[in-house]
This record gives sequence, structure tokens and C-alpha cells, in this order.
Amino acid sequence: MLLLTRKTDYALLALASLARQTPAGASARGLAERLKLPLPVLRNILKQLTSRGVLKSTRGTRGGYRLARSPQEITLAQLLEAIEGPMRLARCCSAPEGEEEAECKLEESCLIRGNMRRVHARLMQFLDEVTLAQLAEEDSSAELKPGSSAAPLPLATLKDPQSYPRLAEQPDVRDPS
Amino acid sequence: MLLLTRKTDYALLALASLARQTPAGASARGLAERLKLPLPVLRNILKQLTSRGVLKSTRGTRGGYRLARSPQEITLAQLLEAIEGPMRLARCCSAPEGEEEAECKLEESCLIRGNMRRVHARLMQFLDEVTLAQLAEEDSSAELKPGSSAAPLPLATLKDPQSYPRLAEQPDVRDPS
DNA sequence: TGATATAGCAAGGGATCGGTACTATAAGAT
DNA sequence: ATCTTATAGTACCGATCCCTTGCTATATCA
Repeated sequence: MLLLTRKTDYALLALASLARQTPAGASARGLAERLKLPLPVLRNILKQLTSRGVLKSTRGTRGGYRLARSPQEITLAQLLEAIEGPMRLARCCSAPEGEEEAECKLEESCLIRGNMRRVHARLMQFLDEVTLAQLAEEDSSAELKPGSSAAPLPLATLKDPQSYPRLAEQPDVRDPS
Repeated sequence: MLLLTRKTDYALLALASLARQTPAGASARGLAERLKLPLPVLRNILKQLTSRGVLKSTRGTRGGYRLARSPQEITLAQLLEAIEGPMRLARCCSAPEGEEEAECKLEESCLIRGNMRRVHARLMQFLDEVTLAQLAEEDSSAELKPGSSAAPLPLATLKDPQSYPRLAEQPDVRDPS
């Protein structure tokens, strides 16, 4: 299961690059060359990010794109929604208002609707705590005490993956019994 | 952006139903009728979950499926990987070992690889803290003091979504200036 | 006026998802 | 033994979505 599409990958890359050179901007061509991304694709992405208010654009000879806000004020949740549309964990996790329902026939009888929504909310909260500034940070890769662990506000500074604790190992058995 | 496929929706529903009646089991037909899911689809899902070791099956007249472990020992991360395959945030978040690379041409020059992996790790950690038992819990929907909030181990009991705090509202402007 | 750069549509190829059908195998009941 | 129930495995089609590309219009600066 791959969570981010290629489009999102490219977008995050471009945004990180722009974040590192804030408040200066860059042209689509310049970004494509620097990041080695296909130009036509990147163009579409930048256009979309502009229409969603994440970027600001200037046309003309010395035009280009720049962030609409500072990297600290842009969260991963915002970016994902700008690129891939409203984010839902399952079909029953619709936008808080509007003509949501009728997506899932069960709805009423669904066993897990309430709990799925809770998980969804926690997930969004997590994504809203990661900022573009953190994503764009120089990758010094090991500047943390592994013992300090879980801060009350997670990801205040991005910590290293290491091996995160799997509660139980998942056997890939064929049920030989 | 929709995270879970229909297949996963069905699977979680079926697993929650099985979890509520642990350690008893249920047949594919019985589950399909009770949950109002299309039988052929559910069959394929149950088969897959069995081959991945999440369920155990018994053939014959009074056969059926039952959980291979207790609902408290099964995490959402395990389920998602069993249903949708290895979970990655982006293409550069491969499995910890094996012939991973070469998926992303950039790799070396990638600006955000390290940080993406950290985000990925945190995400997995989160999914590994949600158990099937929690998902299957009766939905009493408001049995919690909203002040008590974030426990050291999040989701010890699933809390209500309410309105989680959006750091900044995302304007859907057309850049009218 | 010309060059540069973004804006907005539109379209097509390819992969994946959702759903269905068919055959084989195993266990219990009669 | 045989019939019924139920899972195991595989193959297939249709629809949808992702990815990419191309063209034309518009705005800015030299």
C-alpha cells in the first residue's frame, strides 16, 4: 500500500526546495532541472498548488513561484489536501459538513464507523503537526538522543525512525497445521 | 484522497465483527449477510487474511473463520499490511531490508528522503498503537472527559474526534490580487 | 514587439481496483 | 460411501483513476 502518489512526491519535493530558499522564488523550469523532475508534470502540479493557495505565482520574464506563507505555517495535512483533495481514512470519514452521506450504504448499521472517525481524527492531527519547514530541514540524520523519545507534542523535531517497536511480528504462515 | 480501499473497508468490518464474538467464529456467508456485504468479495478477502495469518479457517459443515490471535494483539498496522501489502508513505520508504532501492531515481539527491522516512516511521508507530479490539469496541460515542486528553500512550482508549485543531485554515482562493 | 513564463483545457495510454465465475479440496452429516 | 457445506486457488472482465503530454491564451519585462 503506497500512500502518496507520484504527483504528491513531486509536489513535496518542489515545496521543500522552495522552502529552503524562502522568500525567494523559482521558475517551473528551474525547479524541474534542479530536482530532475519532468517539466510538464511539475508545471501542472505548481499550477494546482497555486490555485489552492499554497503557492503564489508571478508571470513574465523573471516570474516564477514562491510559497504563499512561511514554511512553518504550512502543514503536511494542508499540502496533502491541496494536492490530493479532501483526506479521508474510509468512506465514512467525510468532511465535517456538506452533503456527505450516502457514500457508504451501511452507515447506520456500520460496526466501526465511530471508531474509524476517531482514528481518522488522530491521523489528521498527526499530519497537522508536521510542517513544511520540518520536511525541508537539512538532513543531518542523527542529532538526537534516542532515549529522550516521545515528546508530549510529537515531532516538535523530527526524530529518527530507527526501528520503531512492532508490537507483534506478523507470521506469513500458510497455516500448515 | 481516500486512504482505504473498499477491500480494506470490508476487511475491517469483517474483522471487527469477528472480534466481537471471539473466540467463536463465523462463516463467510454468515458474515456477508450480517454485514450486508457482497459474498464473493468477502470470500476473497477472508481467504487472503487467512493466508496472511490474521485468520484461521476451518472447512466443512460447521466450519468458518476465526481470529488467529486475540483482538488486543492485532494492530491496525498489521491488518493494513495484510490486506494492502507493505505500507509505505512514499517510494523511498521501503521495507527495512531486502532489495529495496532503485524505486526512486533521485534517491541520493533527494531533498526530503530522510525526513520522509521519519514521518513514515511515526505514522507506522501510530497505526501500531491502534488495536482491533479498539476498532471493534462498542460505540458509546461520549464516555470520556474531554479534559483528560493525550495519554502518554495515545489511543489507550479511542477519543472522540470533536474538532481537532487545524493550525491554519487553508484558503481556497483564486489569488484575486 | 518579442521573449519568457504561467494559466487553463483537453486527451490518451496504462495500471490498478472492484467484482464475478469456475474448479478443486476438505470436513461433517446422513 | 455419498451428499452437503464451506474454504482454496485461479483466472477474467469492466470501470476507474493515475500519469503524462500537448496546445492555446495571457501576463510581464526588455
